[in-house]
Amino acid sequence: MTSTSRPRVTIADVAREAQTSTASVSYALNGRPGVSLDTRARVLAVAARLGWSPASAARSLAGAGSGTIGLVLARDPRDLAVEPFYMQFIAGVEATLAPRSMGLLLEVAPTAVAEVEAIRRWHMSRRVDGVLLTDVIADDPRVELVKEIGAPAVVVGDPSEAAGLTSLWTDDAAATQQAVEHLVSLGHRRITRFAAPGRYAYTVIRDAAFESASQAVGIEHDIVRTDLSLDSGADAARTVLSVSRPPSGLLFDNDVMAVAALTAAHDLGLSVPGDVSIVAWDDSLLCQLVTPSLTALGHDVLALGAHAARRLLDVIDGVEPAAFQDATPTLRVRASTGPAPVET
Amino acid sequence: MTSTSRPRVTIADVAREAQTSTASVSYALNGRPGVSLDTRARVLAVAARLGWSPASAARSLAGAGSGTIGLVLARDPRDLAVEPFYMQFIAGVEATLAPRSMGLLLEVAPTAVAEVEAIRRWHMSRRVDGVLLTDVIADDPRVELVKEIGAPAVVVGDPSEAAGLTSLWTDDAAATQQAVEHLVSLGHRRITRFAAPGRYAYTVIRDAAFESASQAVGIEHDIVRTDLSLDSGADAARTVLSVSRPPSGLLFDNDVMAVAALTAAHDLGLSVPGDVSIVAWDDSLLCQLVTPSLTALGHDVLALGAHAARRLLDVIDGVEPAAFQDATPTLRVRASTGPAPVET
DNA sequence: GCCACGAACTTAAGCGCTTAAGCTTACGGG
DNA sequence: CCCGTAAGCTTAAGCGCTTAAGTTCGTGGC
Repeated sequence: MTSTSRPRVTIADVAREAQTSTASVSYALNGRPGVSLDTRARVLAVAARLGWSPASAARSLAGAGSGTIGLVLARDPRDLAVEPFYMQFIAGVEATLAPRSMGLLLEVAPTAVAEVEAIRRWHMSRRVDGVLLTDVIADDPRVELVKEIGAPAVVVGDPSEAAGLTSLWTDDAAATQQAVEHLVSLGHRRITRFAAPGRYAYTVIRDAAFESASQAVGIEHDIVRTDLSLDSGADAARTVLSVSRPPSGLLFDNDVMAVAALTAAHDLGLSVPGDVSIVAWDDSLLCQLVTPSLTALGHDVLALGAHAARRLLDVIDGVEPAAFQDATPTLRVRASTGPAPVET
Repeated sequence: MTSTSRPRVTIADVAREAQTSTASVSYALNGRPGVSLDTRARVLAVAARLGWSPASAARSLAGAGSGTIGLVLARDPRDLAVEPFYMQFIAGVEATLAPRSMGLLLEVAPTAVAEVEAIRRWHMSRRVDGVLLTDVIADDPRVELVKEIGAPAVVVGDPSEAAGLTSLWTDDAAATQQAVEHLVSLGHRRITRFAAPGRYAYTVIRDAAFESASQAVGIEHDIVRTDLSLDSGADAARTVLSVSRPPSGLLFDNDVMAVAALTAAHDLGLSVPGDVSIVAWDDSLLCQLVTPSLTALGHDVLALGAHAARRLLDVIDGVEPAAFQDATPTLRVRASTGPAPVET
C-alpha cells in the first residue's frame, strides 16, 4: 500500500488558500515590504498549515541563489577516516549554515583534476553559490579556477596562496615557535621537525618558523620530510632516533606520525619523555588516549569551520576580499614532553 | 580589476552555435534518441567548447530530479570528530555518486527534531531525490516521516526498524558470536559486554546474540549499559574489574570505550591480555595504534556507504523496497586478547 | 510515380518561483 | 473638491531547462 505521490503544494495553492496573489505570498515569505501585516500573517499561517516550502529549483532559477555552498575534499578516501579535521570542520560549517537554512554540498575528489572539474561543474550549473577551499597548495589550480570563473570563494589557508581571494589563516608560525620554546624551556638542545610535503603552503611557513625559532635560541635543529602517513612517520622517527647522538625533542606535523613515533621509540628501547620528548600538531582524541598522552598543538576546528562559512557568506553577499586571522593554535602540554635527558 | 560577471552560457547559446534547436541540444546531451550522430557530435563539441553545464535548477524544475541525495548526521558536532565512521561512510557514498555526477547534501542536526525538519524541508523543496538514514532507533521518527511523505530512502540498519523501507544491514549477531567464540577458545569462562544504549536497534540484536552465544557454551556472562562515551567506558570498566572475581574477557560496543578500558585496567594493575582480554567493535586506526593494539570487530565502511548509495539510487529509480545484507564484520585479532589467566 | 512511414528536427508549453511594472484605493494638502 | 501620492495588491514576464506534439523530408513498397 504505497501512498501514491501526494499532490505537490506550490505557491499557487498557498495564494489561493490565503486569498491573495502568488506575488504577495512571495513577498510575505521573504519578509519584503509591500504586504500588510494582516496578509503576511495569513500567508504564513496557510504556508505552515499546508507544510509548504518553496521549490528551491524554481527559486534559484528565478534569480535567488541556490542556497548551497560547496566543499571539495581532496584526499584519498582511505585517509579521510584518519583525519578528524574534516568532520570537525564540516560540523563547524554547518553550524553557520543551518540557521540560515543553507545547505552544504560535498564532494570527495580522488584527484586534483577531479576536484577542479567538480568546482567548475558546480559553478557552471549554479548548484552552489560559493566554495570553500582547504589544503591549499602553491599555485593551486583551484584558486586559479575560481578567480577565472569568478566564483565566490574562501581559502582556508595562508593569504600568500590566496591570490587576493578572501582567506582565513591561523598563525602557524607563532604556534611553531611556541612548541620550540616549550622544548627549549625543558632543556632540549637538539630537536627535529618531521614536516609535511613541501607543496603545502603551511609547510613552508612552519619550516621557516622552526628555523628561526631554533636559531634564535641557538640549538641544533633539523627538518625531515615525510608524507604525513603512519609508515612515513614511523620510518623517519626510527631513522632519526638510531643515530649516535639523536635529538631529544621531536616535533611532528600531525598526530598520526607522532603516535607512530611513540611506538618507534618504544621499540628502540627509548622512554618517552625520559629519553625523548614528542610534540604533535593536530590535537585529537588520539593524542589524549595513547600512553603516554601527547603534548600537541591544537585549535578549535569547529570554530574555524564556522568562521570560514561566515566569511564565504559575506563574499557571496559582495563583501570585498580580505585576509582574516583565526585563533592561533595553542600548545596543550601532556605527558609526552619532559626535561631533556642529561648529556652523557 | 575584478572580472565582471561573464555572460552566462545557456542551452540557447549552445543551440545557436551548433545551428540547431534547444530541444535537440537537450536530447543530445541526455543521450536520447531522435538526434543524428552528426548533430549529436556537433552539440557535444560546442558544449565542451563553451564549457556549458545545464543549470541544475532549470533541469530539476523541468522535471528531472535534483541530482542530489541527502544525509543528515544526527550527532553532537563534538562527537563527530571522534567517530571515523561517518567520514568513511560519506567517502563511500561519494564513490557511488561522483561517477553519476550526483551530489551529496549534508546536514549536521544537533537534535532529532532538527533532523526530521531538515529531511522534511529537503523533500518539500525538492532539494534532494532521496535520503540516507543512519543510526536508526526504535520507532524512529525519521522512518515514519519518510514513509508519510513518500520520500525515497534507504535505512542503514536492521530491517526490523525499517518499517518496510529498503534497508541495508550487517549481521551483528554473527559478528558478536564470533567475538564470544574467540574469547571462549582462549579459555575465558567469564565475559562481560559493555553495550550501547538500548534505543539503538543494533544494541538489542547484539545483546540477544551475546546471551545466546554465551549460554550455548555455558559460560558466565553479563551486560553493562553505557553511553558509548570515553568516560562511561572507563567508569564501567573500572567498576566491573574491581569486584573480587572479575571477568577475564571484555567486549565493548565501540573503540573509544575499549581504549578507555585499557587505561582503566592499567590503573588497576591488571595486564592486558595477561589478566584481562579486550575486544572492541568498530575497528579503527585507534585500535591499531594503542598499546597493546586492540582485537576488534570491523567492517569495510567505505564499501557500506557505496552500497547504501547504490540502493538509494535504485529506490529513486522505482525499484521495490527490500532488505539487503552487507558484509558481516570480521574479527581482527591483535594483541589485546590472549589466553585466560589460570583460575586461582 | 504515389503514398505511407519513420527518422530528424522544431515549436511551444510548462515546471514554480521572483520581481518590475501596472493598477486600485484611501488619504491629505492646496 | 480635485489631484498627487503612497501603500497594498495583482499581472505578467521571465529564469533555463524537458518533452509532448507537430513539421519536414527522405525512403521504400506497391
